[in-house]
Formats: sequence, structure tokens, C-alpha cells
Amino acid sequence: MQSFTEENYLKTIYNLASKQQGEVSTNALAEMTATKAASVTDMLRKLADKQLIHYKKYQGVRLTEEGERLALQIIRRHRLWEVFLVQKLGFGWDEVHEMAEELEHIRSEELVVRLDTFLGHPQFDPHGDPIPTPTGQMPEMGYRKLSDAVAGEAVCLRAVMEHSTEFLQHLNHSGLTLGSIVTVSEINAFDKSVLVQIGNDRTVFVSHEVAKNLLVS
Amino acid sequence: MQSFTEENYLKTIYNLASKQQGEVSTNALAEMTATKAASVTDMLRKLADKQLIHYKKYQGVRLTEEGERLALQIIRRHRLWEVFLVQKLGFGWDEVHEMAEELEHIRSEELVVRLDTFLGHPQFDPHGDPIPTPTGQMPEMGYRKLSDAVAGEAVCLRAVMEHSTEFLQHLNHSGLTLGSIVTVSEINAFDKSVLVQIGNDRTVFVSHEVAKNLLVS
DNA sequence: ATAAAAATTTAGGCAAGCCTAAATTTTTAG
DNA sequence: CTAAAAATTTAGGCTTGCCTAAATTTTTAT
Repeated sequence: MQSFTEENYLKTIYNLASKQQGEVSTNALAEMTATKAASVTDMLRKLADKQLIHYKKYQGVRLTEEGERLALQIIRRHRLWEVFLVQKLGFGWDEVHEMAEELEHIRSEELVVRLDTFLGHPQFDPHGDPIPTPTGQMPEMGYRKLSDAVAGEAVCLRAVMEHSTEFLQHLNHSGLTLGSIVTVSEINAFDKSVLVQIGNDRTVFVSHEVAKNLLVS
Repeated sequence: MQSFTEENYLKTIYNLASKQQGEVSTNALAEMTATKAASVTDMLRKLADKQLIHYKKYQGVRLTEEGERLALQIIRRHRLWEVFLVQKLGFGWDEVHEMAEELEHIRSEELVVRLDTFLGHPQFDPHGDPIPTPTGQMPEMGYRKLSDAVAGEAVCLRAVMEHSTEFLQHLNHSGLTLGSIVTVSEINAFDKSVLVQIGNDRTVFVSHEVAKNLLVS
């Protein structure tokens, strides 16, 4: 059985690894867990002892098969709770991250099974992220970033890669919601910002920084 | 802000105090929290420093007004989650205690408000215990113990004072459910066990140990 | 009333997770 | 290629909440 803290490290390693090539660095983990690098090193030694990560000093870290299984279990719980908070309790998608961070650690296999059934076996969380299967498979969606679309393309907004309240409220404000069809009408050659038309309605400005965090298909 | 552990002590002090006269003892707390008396003493000093309890060495402990307010907040959360687990997820009343022990510590005022609304503002948890109001009042029910009923009396089963899986499964087995009307047909003078008829159906044997933990009106 | 028993507290320690400062290794820039 | 910069690890410490053993206080039984 892992501690609350160990679970958070596993989840964070998975999330960082899925956004990059190769091993996850100590510093990246320190930033994500809001701790210092020295603390991360302590924990990595511990997780390596438990065979949950592959770790060589100074060389970064990668989950073992068992570590990945556990990480996906935690991510599954996190995403199911987010669906609950939004669909059943009526929270906004910008309000649920912190609560789900706590709920994901509730220790009961049966609870997850029943919650999943209660929610109707959802495939995606409110941010468009796929929910890992009970057996620990992460569905591969093959989305692209909006920032990689070319002028004239019409794409469907599928997911967001950033879950902060500020970012999501900014999207609310722009009228960008998951499932909308947006057409890229213009790409600024200098700052790579884009103008997109939402459906047949208004056209909004999207900075490159934001477009990089929007997944489309 | 209190730690997970501090919250558990406050809740436990409240629960013990409500079942007895006067101050709560160190030993009683040690038993309930599954720790040793020395550990309890440490925590009592800490809670006293925070003005959450009245504490004089060797003299037991009692919640301050603020301590009671916090305790009732935690108990409210615990009982609302129990309702959720039973009514929405379909767990048995004998399965939910452990999970609610964890869920009660989720830190979000808004979550409690929305959960309460989602559940339809329930008055009682699955064990028949009243749910404290949002403002921190514990409804006074004035129930008696079944063990205090006299022969011939017909009473309604309202609540259980023991939440262990074993106890509740024993009740399931006996067919004793909350809301049933039971008639005391016989009281054994030697061991104080009682025979009760459930509605107009079967008559079951109830030991004094069990009858002491059943609240009726 | 007092000695034994029970309850409680104090003293000193341990593990988990965090920290800072210093040492080490790796990476980068010139 | 090498020196400086950056990243990482080690060393030593802190806090929380727990423990055991010993000391103290309260309660109980004679």
C-alpha cells in the first residue's frame, strides 16, 4: 500500500512522462509537487526501493510496469471524481481539480467500481482527458494541438492540457467549450497567435500559449 | 486549519462526550483512535494550545465552543457522505463507515453544500443518526434504548449506536431494519435479553448487548 | 487512611516528508 | 576542450504523530 504522497509522485511522474520524451527530471517533479529537488530525491530512492520506478542517479526517472499500473489507477479515480463533481454536483470545470486531488486517494476498489457505474461509465473527464480503463489502459486519442492547425482548417475542440482555474476561466470567457467546431481563420506569423471562428458565430483571438494547450481532432 | 489527525480527535471527543457525563478520558480516546495513551496526551496538549479543548492534566477533556463547532462540521460531512454511499452508490449500511472516515476530511465548504443539495437535504444518515445542520446544531432526538423498553411495549427502531460491520450484519441477519415497529414480547430477567416481534411477522431474539445499541421511540 | 492498582503524563526515540547548505555530477557555452 | 552554470544528490535538521519505558497522579480496595 502506498502513502498519499507516494501516490501523488506516481501520478505526477506519469503525467510528466506523457508530455515528453525519455525520463522525467528531478527538477520537473519538484516543480509539479511544489517541493524542493532534495525532497524529490528522497522520494525517488524510496519509490525505486519499492520497484515502482526505474531510477539511476542523475539520470531521471521512469515508471516500472507496476508503477504505471498504480499511476493509472490513481488517474482513473481522479478523473471519475471530476466527472462526479461536474455532472452530479454541478461544479464548473475550473473548480474541480483541487477536490479531485483529495478524492483520488480514497482507498476502496469497490468505491471506484460503483462510482463508475453511477456515472454511466464515462469515457472522458470534464477536461476531455480519457479515463483509464479498470484494467489500467490509457485510451490513446491521437489529438493534435490547435497550435499545429493550419489556416482554413476546421477542427473540433476535444481537450485541454492545462487544468488551472485561470486558464479554464479564460476559455469560458472566450466562449471556447469542448465539442465546439472551430475554424482557423488567421495565423499571426510573428507571435503564432490564431483567430478562430467558433461554429458560425463569433471569431475569437487565441494566443499561442493558449493554443498549445488546446487539443483538437 | 486542522490536520486530518486533529479532525479525527475532535470528532472522537465529541462522540465520546455525547455518550457519557462529564469529561472524556485519555484512555477512552486512545482506544477509539487505536493509539496509546501517551500519544493522546501529546495531541491533547496541541488541541488545548489551539483552544479547541478544555484540558487540565489528569482531569480529562471537553470541547470548547470552537472545538465543538469544528467537530460538528466533520460529523456533518461524515454523515452526508454515508448517505451518498448508501443511497446513490448502493452500498450496504454495514460497508460505508471506513470510506466515510476518509471522505469526511475533504476540504471544501462548497462541496458539502452541493452534496447536501444533491442528496435532498437528508435529516438522518443510514444508521439513523441525525445530520448536524450547516450552522452546527445537532438535532436532539430524545430516543431511548431498546434495552430500556418494558414488556408489551411497541416501539419504532430509529437508530443504531454501533457502526461496526459485524454488528450491522447481525442486524441484517435478524431482519431488524430502521423504521420497523417492534413489540417487546418478553424480557429475560437473568441476562436482560429480549424477544421482539418485528411488525406482525417473526419474533427474534435480541441480546442485551445488542438491545443497548438500538435506539427506539 | 493508605497501599496497591489504574490512569495519565513525561522523557526520549522513530519514520515520513519536508527543508537548507554543501558537495557532486552533468550540461552548456565559449 | 574546459570552465562556468545548471541539475542533482548528500548531509544534517525540523515537524507531526506515533511509540515504549519510567515517573507521577488519581482512584480503589482494604
